[in-house]
Amino acid sequence: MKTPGDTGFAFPDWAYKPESSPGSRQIQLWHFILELLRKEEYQEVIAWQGDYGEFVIKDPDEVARLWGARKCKPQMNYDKLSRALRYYYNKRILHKTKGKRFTYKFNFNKLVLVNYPFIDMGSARGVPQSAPPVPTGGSHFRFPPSTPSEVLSPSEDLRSPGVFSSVGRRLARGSVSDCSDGTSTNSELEEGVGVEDRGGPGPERAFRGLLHPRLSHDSLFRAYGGPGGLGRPPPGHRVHGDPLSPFPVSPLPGPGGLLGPTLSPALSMTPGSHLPYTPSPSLSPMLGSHFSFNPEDMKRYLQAHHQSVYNYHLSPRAFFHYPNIVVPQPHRPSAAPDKPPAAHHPSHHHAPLMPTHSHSLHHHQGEEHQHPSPFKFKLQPPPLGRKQRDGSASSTGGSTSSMGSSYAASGLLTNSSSAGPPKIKVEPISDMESEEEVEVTDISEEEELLDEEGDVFAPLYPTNGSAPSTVTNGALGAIAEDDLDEDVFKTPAAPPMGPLTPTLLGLKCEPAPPMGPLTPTLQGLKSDLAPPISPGGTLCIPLKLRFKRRWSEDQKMEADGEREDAEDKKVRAEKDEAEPAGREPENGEGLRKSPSLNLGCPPPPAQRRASSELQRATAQLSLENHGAC
DNA sequence: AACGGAATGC
DNA sequence: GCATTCCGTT
Repeated sequence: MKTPGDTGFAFPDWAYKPESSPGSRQIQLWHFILELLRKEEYQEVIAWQGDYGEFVIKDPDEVARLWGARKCKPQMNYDKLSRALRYYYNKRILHKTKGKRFTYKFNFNKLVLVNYPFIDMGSARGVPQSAPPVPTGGSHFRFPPSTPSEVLSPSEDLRSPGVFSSVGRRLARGSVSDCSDGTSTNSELEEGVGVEDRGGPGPERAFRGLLHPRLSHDSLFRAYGGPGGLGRPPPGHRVHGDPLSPFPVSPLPGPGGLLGPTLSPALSMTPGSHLPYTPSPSLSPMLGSHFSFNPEDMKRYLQAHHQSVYNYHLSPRAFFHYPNIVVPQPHRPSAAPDKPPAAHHPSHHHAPLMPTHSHSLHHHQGEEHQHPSPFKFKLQPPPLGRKQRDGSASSTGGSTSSMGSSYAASGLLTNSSSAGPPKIKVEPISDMESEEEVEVTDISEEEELLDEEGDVFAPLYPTNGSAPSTVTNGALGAIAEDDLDEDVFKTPAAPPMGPLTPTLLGLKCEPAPPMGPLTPTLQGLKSDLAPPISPGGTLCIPLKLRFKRRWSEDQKMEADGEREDAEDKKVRAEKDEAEPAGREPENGEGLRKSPSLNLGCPPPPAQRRASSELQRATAQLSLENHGAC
């Protein structure tokens, strides 16, 4: 809904709203928080701490004051500010770190996102070179947001002179300021260098290797000026790794990189699990101060390149569909030496990516594939709409509708009631732990599965055949996760998918069950799900079953791995309730798939180009933010 | 401290 | 749509 239909797909609102949303030109609180976090000068006030994405407000009053200044709301106080932060819970932008005062955590997964193809975990690149700084085990965030530069546009980088540097810097700097300050964007320059020191290079690198989003973060982040890095890269010197991006190396081998599309980082991976290193907050993806997503640009971009669409599928959820995508063993290969995984978090969750150990819980899936997925991607359930309450009637129109149409398309889901769009959003979820509990454990039964997941999927995949096309680009898609309900993914115009782009193919993204001609690759992927697929692409097994299996698998994994977002679960639960069966099972969260690097399709030049453009646009947008009070 | 409903403003 | 403000509850 929100997004214009032209392209067909939409991202969650917040995903793109950078600092300002169309309607409101003002900076959003989460952006502001990120700004503060990236500035050294505010370390005493607010700082990254703990898990990836976790930050603590050391001086609530000061933060409130700063925020008030920025918004020209002198009466602002922590109580009010915190209320605003709480609203993010449902949006899944943030969640509270329980037990720690003034500590919140960004859901970068969702935010960022997106599509990272995967990253070869196995390969060298993926390997983290440096240990992750993350001290605390991360609990949930798995994904480092990355930004592969290459992806975007190898050729033209943002970095290129004008764009990046100037933009990045600007962005970086001015933001925090208060009204007076804020307006002036330029103030300190420090950013380039110092700004993100905290994080240190370590994490970034690590990440980079992992993901390679097409548009994703990269674009986003870059725009913002990466962590200190933005400025740095001289135009000429671009390494693949791209300084800006958090990822040290790009996964892609060349420009094209491995995967064209990407997965979404959003998936939640448990930090421990997939990443050898966790991203440190400091480095965090968000380094750039602002994230901005320009919807318009995105759209264009996407439109231009269908691929993007495909990417969408790549998103975690998408993976679901493409079971085949396997990541080459993600075991953290290198990780071992440096960092003992244990370090991360012994705690429950690190879901072991390793296939090897996965419990044998799932028998079902056996056939599906051998590797359970190294990565887990947790699909997130659509965020609940806040309005459950009133919504009863209203149903939060947006969400529902969108889902129905878009998601349904994929066919996967929708068997049952494609017609009626289910409404997903039930309520907000908060991050609770309950999540896990809530989760259904037994997936075994079909129905159950269906119910729960159904919602999720539905949203994800459009029922209509065009599904594949619909997707959005991964990056966003990831983001979208949360909001699926809302409109995250709109159905796109669905480009007729006819020919998949190489990228896609490579990626194996293709989801739609009903697809016509799949490429071998795709088929292969599918096979994952469906055991009995005929070469022709025909699936012998009913979707449902397949899903179930998958679901089961996921669940297991999750169980192990853990709860990522409690919220998600909650959401699901809610959904269930809200929507009874009709949907297909899916797991929003549960699924985690591992993407594999196999894809080898180089992205089409055009695409890249587009991305670069996008990035630029994004950057510009971000610049716009600061207005005076 | 944290949560979240409700009303309200922009 | 995104807070801001108020406020009762946990």
